[in-house]
Amino acid sequence: MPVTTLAAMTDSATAKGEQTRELILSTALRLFREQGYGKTTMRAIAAEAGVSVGNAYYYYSSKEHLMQAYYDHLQVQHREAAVEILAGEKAFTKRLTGVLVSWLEVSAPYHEFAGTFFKTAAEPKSPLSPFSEQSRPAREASVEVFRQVVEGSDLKLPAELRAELPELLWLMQMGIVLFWVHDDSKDLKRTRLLITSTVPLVDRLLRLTRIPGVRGVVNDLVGVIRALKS
Amino acid sequence: MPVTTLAAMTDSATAKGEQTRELILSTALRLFREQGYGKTTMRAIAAEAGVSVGNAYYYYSSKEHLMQAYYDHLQVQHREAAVEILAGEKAFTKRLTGVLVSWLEVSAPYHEFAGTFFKTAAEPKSPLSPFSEQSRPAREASVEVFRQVVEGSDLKLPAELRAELPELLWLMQMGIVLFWVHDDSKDLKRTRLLITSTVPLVDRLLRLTRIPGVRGVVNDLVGVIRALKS
DNA sequence: GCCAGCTGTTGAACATGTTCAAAAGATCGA
DNA sequence: TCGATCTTTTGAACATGTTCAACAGCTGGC
Repeated sequence: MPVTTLAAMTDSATAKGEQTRELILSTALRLFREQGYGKTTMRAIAAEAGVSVGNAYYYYSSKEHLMQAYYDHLQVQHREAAVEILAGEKAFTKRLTGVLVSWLEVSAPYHEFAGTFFKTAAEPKSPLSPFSEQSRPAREASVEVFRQVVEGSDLKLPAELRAELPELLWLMQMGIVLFWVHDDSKDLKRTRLLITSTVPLVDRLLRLTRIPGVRGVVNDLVGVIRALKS
Repeated sequence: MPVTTLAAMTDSATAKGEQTRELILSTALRLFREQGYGKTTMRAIAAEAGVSVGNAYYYYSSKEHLMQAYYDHLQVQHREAAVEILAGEKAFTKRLTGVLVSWLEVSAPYHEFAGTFFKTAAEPKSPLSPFSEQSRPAREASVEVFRQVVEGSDLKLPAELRAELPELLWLMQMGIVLFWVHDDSKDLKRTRLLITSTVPLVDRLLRLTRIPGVRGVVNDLVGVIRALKS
């Protein structure tokens, strides 16, 4: 069985089968976009890509793994978009908003069928779950983006909170994604509203940590999070 | 096709087919518990219940609908447990903790396969999604429990926040459920820890709304929530 | 009693994700 | 070149959720 790597997905094909692998992936993504995840059959993907069904399974051990590949792909695109935004902005709210909105832009073409992917989020056994061990690399790469959002910003925070913040922001994004999946408003207006109105609130909330009473609560919250990460 | 009601599930069987309906449901739940959702086939359920496959589909239009029935069932049990707890307790933290923990107790026998149900949470099209129009009755019944948690308590809050709080607590429970689904610690220690350490924080956070700066943020948050409920 | 129509039941057929034993190709040392 | 071994490919077979046309049973009106 061929090795699956993030690199193999971004690099151009070199090894023999990599061409086939990419052909299958791109065909699958196109069909997913055109007719949705549910309507696209493995037989259709194979036929359209000009390979046998078994061959598709040789490279992707399940239909959901094709989703996983899409997710990784999206992740990479988002990172690239984020880098650009972060390069030109210092204010925390603008950095965070920019990063969140750019995720929306990158993912827009897949909005229709994305729900099918995120439905695995709650399935503990699935390696595709964003919380699973196996998606750790992708998750950490994603958290890293938020770490940069925080680090390059003008935000002043107690060190402990600052350390946990990237993961909390990642969690916030998971929440936004869940909202997005359900959002069928024109041009994703509702999700955009969620972002643009929530981010300033988060900012204000974070700055409130100067108030002793608030700070106590937040410190305890950080403690709880640490304890639960076990 | 027979009508599906919550009442029909708690009442004893009266109409002709209701016996069959309940037989199928109880058989399914038993098999789900014994061997998990995935391993249990519709054929097995039908065979075990002594009916044909088609007959099972006559009462439950899909395997997932059997899940839905389980969920409703669980909901009812939880409400009953909650009523008892709320009768004997005035303190907000104890009321909330009690209600959340009792959900854990009620759901414990189904922990193994519950993930399969909540995986539909992110699927917008599915009528089983907790956010869908079709699960509105169950959702509202569930929110109602949290409304009682708030109303019967010693908690003093600005009216607007108090009005939104039950739904926020419901959302909190959804988060806990998501955590629970992934929790494979002994006796659900981690989820219990999550509840017992988060509830006091929520309490303290709510009481902080007396501080003007905090109050402003919270008011705006309530505004955002209202706007997004549209 | 008996027909009409509704309710309940059946199992074979279908759709589709997945597996697998076999074959075909590629690679490389002798 | 030849054979061994590894990689890639194939398509038929399988498992299982779901559908459906047919049938059976019951009920109420005449």
